[in-house]
Amino acid sequence: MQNMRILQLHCDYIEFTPIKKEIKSAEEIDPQSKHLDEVVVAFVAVEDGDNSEVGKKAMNEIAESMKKVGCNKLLLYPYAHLSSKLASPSTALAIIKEMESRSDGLEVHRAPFGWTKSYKLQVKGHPLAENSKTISVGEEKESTSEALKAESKIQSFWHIMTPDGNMHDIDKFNFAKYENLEVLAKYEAAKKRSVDEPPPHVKLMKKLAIADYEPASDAGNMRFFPNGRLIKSLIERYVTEKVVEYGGFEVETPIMYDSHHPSMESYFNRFPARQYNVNSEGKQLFLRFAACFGQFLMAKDFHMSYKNLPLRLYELTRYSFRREQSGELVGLRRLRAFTMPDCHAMCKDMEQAKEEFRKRFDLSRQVIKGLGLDESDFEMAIRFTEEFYNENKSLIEELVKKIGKPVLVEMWKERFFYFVLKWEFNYVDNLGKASALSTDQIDVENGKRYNIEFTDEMNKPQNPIILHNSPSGAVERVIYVLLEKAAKDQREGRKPGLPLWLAPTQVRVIPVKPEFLNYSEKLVENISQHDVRVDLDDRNESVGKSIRDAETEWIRYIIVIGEKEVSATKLSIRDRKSGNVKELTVDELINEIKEETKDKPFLKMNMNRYVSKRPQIMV
RNA sequence: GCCUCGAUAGCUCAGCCUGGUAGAGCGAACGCCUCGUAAGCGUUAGGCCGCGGGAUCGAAUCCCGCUCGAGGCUCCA
Repeated sequence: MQNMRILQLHCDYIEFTPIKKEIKSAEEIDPQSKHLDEVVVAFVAVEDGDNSEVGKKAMNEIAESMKKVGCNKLLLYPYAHLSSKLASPSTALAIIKEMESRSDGLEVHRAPFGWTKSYKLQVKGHPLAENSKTISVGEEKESTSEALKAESKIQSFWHIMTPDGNMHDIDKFNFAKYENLEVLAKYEAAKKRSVDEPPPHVKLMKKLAIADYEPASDAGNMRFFPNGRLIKSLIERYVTEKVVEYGGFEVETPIMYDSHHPSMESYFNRFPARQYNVNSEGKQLFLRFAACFGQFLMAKDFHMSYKNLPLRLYELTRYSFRREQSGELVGLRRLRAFTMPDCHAMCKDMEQAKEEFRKRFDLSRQVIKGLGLDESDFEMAIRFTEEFYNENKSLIEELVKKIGKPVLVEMWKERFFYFVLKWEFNYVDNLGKASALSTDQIDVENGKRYNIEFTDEMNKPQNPIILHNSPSGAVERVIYVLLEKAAKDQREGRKPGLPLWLAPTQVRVIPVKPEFLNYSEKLVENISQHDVRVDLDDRNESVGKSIRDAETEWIRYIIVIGEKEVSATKLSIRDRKSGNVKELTVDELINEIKEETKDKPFLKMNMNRYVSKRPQIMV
C-alpha cells in the first residue's frame, strides 16, 4: 500500500532559504529566502505508487483541517524524510505541482523541490497545530459490518449448568474440581487473563517443520511444510469421512463474493467478522469468512420437498478468511486464513432440527475423540436465548448430561444473532487461553433471508431451519491443540508426541554401518508396502546421533539394523511411547501399527524416503 | 486499532549498558572415523548487524523515524 505522508504544522511564521541542489533533477529556481506569516506548513513526502488521485485527496484533507484552525495560507514543503519508499523525483514533483494548482480557495505557496533548504519556523501552541496524515486511495477506511458495531450491545447472563440440569451462579459455583471450566468462565464472562509468554505450540510447529509464518503474505496466513501439509490432509480426510458417514454431501463453492449482491448485503450485516476486500473490474468482492453463503446460495436453487429434508451440505473450506485484528493472531490458534469443515443441515421444522442437532452433537464428540482429544481436554459452552431455553429445557439438559460435567451457559435476553441455540467445545491451553473447536447452531433466520424454500405437506412453500456445524473446528486449530497437548505432556515429564496416524514418519530404520544399507532398504520397502510411513536414515552418522535426531522428530518406532538383525527374524525396535527396546518381527510391528491406526485415513510419506536427500527445514 | 518488547550467519542466540577489525553453537560443504539405542573428530564457506536519517574522527552499539514480527489490550460470530 502506498501512502502520501504529510506532516502539517500551524505556524506563526516560517522562513526558508534554498541552499544547494540535493538531486540532479532539482527545480531551476532563484535561491531566494521566503518568509510567510500565519501559515499552515505541510511537509509532504510522495511515495512510490501515489498518483494525482492521492494528491487530490490530500489537498481535500488539508483544506478540511485548515478550515478548523481558521487559516487560509498554505505552504507545500517537499520533505523526503517522511518516507523510506519515495516516488521518483519527477513523479513527486508533478504531483506536488498538481496539488499546488488545486488551490480550492486557499492561498497556496510551495517550497522548491530537490533543494537542501535551511528553515526556521514557529509552531503555534494549540492542540490542532500539529498533525500528521497518511493519504491513500483504493482502500477506504475500515468497513465494518453493522453486526460488528452492534455486538457490544448484547446483554448476556452467565451461569454454570451441572449435568443434573441445575443452573448455578458463576460467582457461587465451586470450581475446585473444574479448573479449566473456571478458566473458560472467567475468560468469557469476566474477561480476565494473565499471560505474558508465547504459547509453546509456536516453537513446536517450527521445530517439527509443520508450519511457519510467511512474511511475504499477510499476517495470519501460514505456510505449511510437507509435514504440516500431510497432517492437515489426514485431518481433513478424517473429518470429511465422518461427515459423509453421517449423511453429508460434499460440495465446493467460490471463495469470493460480490458485497453488493442482494442476498449478500443483508447477511453481511448479520455476521460480525472483518473481511478481506478485493476489487476487480469495478466489483467489490470479499473473501468468504465461512461456507454459509456458498451453501445457502446453492440450496436456494435446489427444488426441495419436505421429503428431502433434512438435507446436509458439507464443505471443507480451504480457506475461510477473517481479517482478525493484527494483535490477535497467534501461531496456529488464530489465523486470518484457515481451513474449516462446515456442515449445514436444512430442516423442515424445529422438531426435526432438534433431532438433527442431537445427531450432530454425537458426531462432533466422536470426531473430537478420533482426533486424539478426550472429554477432559475440552470444556463446553452452551448459549441460547431465554425464550428458547424456556421452551426447550429438556434438549439443553440432555446435551449437558451427555457431557457429564458442568458447562458454561450464556443466556441472551433477546435474540441478537441469527441463531437461538449454540454450543461449542473449547480447548483451554497451557497459558489458560480458551479457543473453540466443534460448534453447532440452530439458525432461524437465514432460510428466509436466502429465500431457501421447500414444499411442505400442505403444498405450501416454507423456509427451512438451518443448522451450522463444524464437527472439529478449524483444521489448523486442531493442530494447535495437539501441539499444546504435547507441550503439556513435555512439561509434566511425559514424552510429547502426535497420534500415530498423524505422524509424518511412523517408523525410521537406522543402519549401524553403511554395509547394512542394502538390507535396510529392502526392509523399508517391505514395511512401506503395508501402508506404513517409514523412512531410512542413510546418512553416515553415528548410531547415537541418528537416534537422537529421530527422537527429536518424535518418531514413534526406531529400528536399528546391524549384524544381529541381518541374520535373525526379530528386529530391535525402540518404542518411543515406552522408551524401551523390544524385539518384534516385521509382521508383528506392522500389526501393532495397523491396530493403533485402524479407522483412520492413511497417506503415503510426503518426503523423500532417504533422510540424506531431504533439505533441512527447521533445526 | 492501542500499549510494550524485539529485529545480528540458513537456524538459535551472544556482543549493545561503557562506540574503535563481526562472535558461538547447531546446520551446510569437504575430509577423517565405521560406530549397537539421545550429540565421534577436524577443516572450510557463510554477514548491507531490518530500512532510512542524525549527532560523532569513528556506530551492530547512542538519538529520531519507518517497516516487519512477537506478546498484552480490545476482539473471537
